[in-house]
Amino acid sequence: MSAISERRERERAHRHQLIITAARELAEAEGWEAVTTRRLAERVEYSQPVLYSHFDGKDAIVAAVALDGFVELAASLHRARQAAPEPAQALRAVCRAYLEFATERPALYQAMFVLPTDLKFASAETPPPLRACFDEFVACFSPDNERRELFAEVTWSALHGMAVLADSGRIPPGLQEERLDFIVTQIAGTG
Amino acid sequence: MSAISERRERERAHRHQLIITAARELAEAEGWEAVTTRRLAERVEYSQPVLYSHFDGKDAIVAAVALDGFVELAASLHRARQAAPEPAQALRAVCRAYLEFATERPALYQAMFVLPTDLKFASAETPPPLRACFDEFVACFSPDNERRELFAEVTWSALHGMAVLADSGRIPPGLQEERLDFIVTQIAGTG
DNA sequence: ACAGGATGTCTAGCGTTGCTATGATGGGGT
DNA sequence: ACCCCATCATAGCAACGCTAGACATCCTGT
Repeated sequence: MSAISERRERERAHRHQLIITAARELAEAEGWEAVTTRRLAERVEYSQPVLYSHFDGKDAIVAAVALDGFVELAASLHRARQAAPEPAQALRAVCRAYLEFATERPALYQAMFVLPTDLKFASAETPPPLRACFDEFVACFSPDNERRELFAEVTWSALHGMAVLADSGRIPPGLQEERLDFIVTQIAGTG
Repeated sequence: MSAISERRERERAHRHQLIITAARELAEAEGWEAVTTRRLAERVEYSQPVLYSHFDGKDAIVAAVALDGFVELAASLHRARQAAPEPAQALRAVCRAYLEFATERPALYQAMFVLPTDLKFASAETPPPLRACFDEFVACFSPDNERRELFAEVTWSALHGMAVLADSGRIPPGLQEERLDFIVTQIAGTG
C-alpha cells in the first residue's frame, strides 16, 4: 500500500511539473494565445482531463508557470545585487537584471505580470518567491530609509512600464539602456 | 442618388460610433472578457455580421475604442497642463491627470495600453491623438532639453507601471499619491 | 409605373475554445 | 483468483470569433 502509492505520487508530481514546463515552453515558442488545453494535453501526451486533475483550470496552470518565473527572477535579481561591488551600483545591477529577464523571456514575464492572475501580491498570503523579488529591490536602499518600500514600488513600476511598453511596441525598444540609466540615476539621486 | 446615399452614410457613421460606445460601455461595466461579438450585437440591436461590415474584427473594435480613449486622454492632459500656474507644476498636474484617467476608466485604459493592438506607436503612421498624448508629457520639459523625449518616455513608463500594477492588485492601490509625488520630484529634479 | 439589380441584413453554421460527464481498463488488495 | 477502485480517454456541451448563403428591401433605368 505504501511503496506503490509513493511511486504513484512521485509520478504524479513529475507529471505536474511536466505540464508546467510544457506550458511554459509552448508559450515562449508561440505566445500564450497558442497555449490551449488541447495542444498542451497533446504535448504532454495525455488527454485533456488529466490537466484538470492537476490544476483547477487554465488560469491555474498559467499561475504555476508564473510562480516558477518568480523563483527564477528572484534568483537572478539576487545574483545581480550580490555581484555589485558597491551598494550604489546595486540598484543599477538589479534593474538591469530585471529588464534583461523581461526582454529575454517575454512570455514568462507576461504570465507573471500581465495576464490576469489570482496570485496575491503585497499581502499576508503572498507566495515567498514573489516577496523575494520585491525584497531585492528594497534591499537596494538604505535600511534607515523609512520610505524604501515606496522607493522599491516606484522603481519596480517604472521598470515594469518600460518593459511592457517596449515589448508591445508602444515605445521604441532600442533605447532601454538610456532609459535605465536615467531612471536609476534619478531615483538613486536621493535614495 | 446623392441625398439618399448621404443619409445612408450618415446612418452608417452613426451606427459605427454606436458600436464603439456600446463596446466601451460594456467593457467598463463588466470588463473586456464580457465583450463578445454576440453580446455587442445584441446591445446595438443588430446581428453579428453588421459588426464585421464596420470593422475587420473584434480587435479592430477594441482599437477604435482605444483611439477614442486617446482623444479624451490627450484633452485631459492638455487641460491639466494648461491649468498649472507654473511650468514646474505642469509635470505634476499632467501625471496626476494621467493616473486619474487610468483609475477612473480602467477598461478604457486597458484597451489603450494593455490589450494587444495594431495601433502604431512612435512611428510615422502614429495616429495624431496618440502622439498628442505623448507630446503633452514632452511639453512638460524645457525645450532646450535635448533629452526631453527620453524624459517623457520614462515618465510615461513609470506612470503606466504604477497604473497597471495597482489596477491588477500587484501593488497596494492606496498609495498612488505618494508614489506620484516621489516620481515627480525625482524626475523634475534635473528636468 | 414597373421590372431588374444592387445593397444591406439576418439565419444558420463552421471550427475552436475551456471544461466536464460518462464509460472502459487495468493494476492492487484481500 | 477475484473483485473493486482509481485512473484515464472518448465524446460532448456551451460559448467564442467569424462567415457563407438566403432573404428582403430599396434605388435605378426604361
